[in-house]
Amino acid sequence: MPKQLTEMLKGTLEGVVLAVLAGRAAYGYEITTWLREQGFADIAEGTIYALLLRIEQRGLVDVEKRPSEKGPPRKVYSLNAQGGEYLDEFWRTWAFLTERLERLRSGQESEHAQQQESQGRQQEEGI
Amino acid sequence: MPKQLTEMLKGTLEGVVLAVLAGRAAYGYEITTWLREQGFADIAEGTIYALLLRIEQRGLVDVEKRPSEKGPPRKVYSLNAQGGEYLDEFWRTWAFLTERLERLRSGQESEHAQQQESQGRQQEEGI
DNA sequence: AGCCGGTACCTAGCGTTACTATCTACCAGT
DNA sequence: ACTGGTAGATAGTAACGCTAGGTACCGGCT
Repeated sequence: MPKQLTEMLKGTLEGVVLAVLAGRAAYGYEITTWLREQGFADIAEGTIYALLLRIEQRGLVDVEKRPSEKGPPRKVYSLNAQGGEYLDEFWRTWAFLTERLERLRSGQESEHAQQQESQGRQQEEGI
Repeated sequence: MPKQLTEMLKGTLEGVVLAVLAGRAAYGYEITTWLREQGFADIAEGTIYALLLRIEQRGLVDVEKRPSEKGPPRKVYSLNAQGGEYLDEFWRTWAFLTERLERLRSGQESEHAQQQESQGRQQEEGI
């Protein structure tokens, strides 16, 4: 995994997991394998477990322990109300970032119109 | 600034600065104020200077010292070939992440079609 | 002269995050 | 008895952005 992705995942991986849990309740091992299927080839298992403990201690998820047919009991996480709000906030922040980045990327190919100073530019709200 | 953005910036801020430098040579103070105008309301000055030192030591940028009319001399950074490659890699990684996130977000509103296991799903290359 | 604000750069210490590596535990098949 | 898959946890490390300062140069004001 390129180091760039590792750094980019900081902050977003949490949102990813919360988004998964918004869709359906799940346990750590399940989430890890699902992420691998989604192309996040080698996200460390330990990372997910640590993340789940974090969001549990912050009260963003509810936990239920369920026995497994083939292994130790599972800790099934589900998003609660507070986690839902936090996830909404995450998506807003993510949208903010992607807008800025998209503008940067598209503004890079066509190089012009930037010597006329910073006037007349629509100034969106900052965060 | 929400803490979420702080974490998300890890990894991406570097790409942002490199992208700016790909457009035109610039110095730290200039980049900081420009970022503020772009909506990154309160990115710490120190963060930018530390970041510039980092990418300088990695050989991604060339540096030229130029006197300023109203202050200490400026350190003007410009992207070099190696930095260009690194920036390309950054955009690829960014595209990878945004694709996965976009899929997650849009898949959340319409909740269905995910109980039919992970077969027949086009498996894109992971990173 | 003294002071302040703007310009311009730098640094030490801190908190948060993901990764590495390793450990425990349960069960099925060989 | 051993291996492999399932399931969870943790100590230590590296990287990054932030906080909170500091230095230095210059012009205008009192």
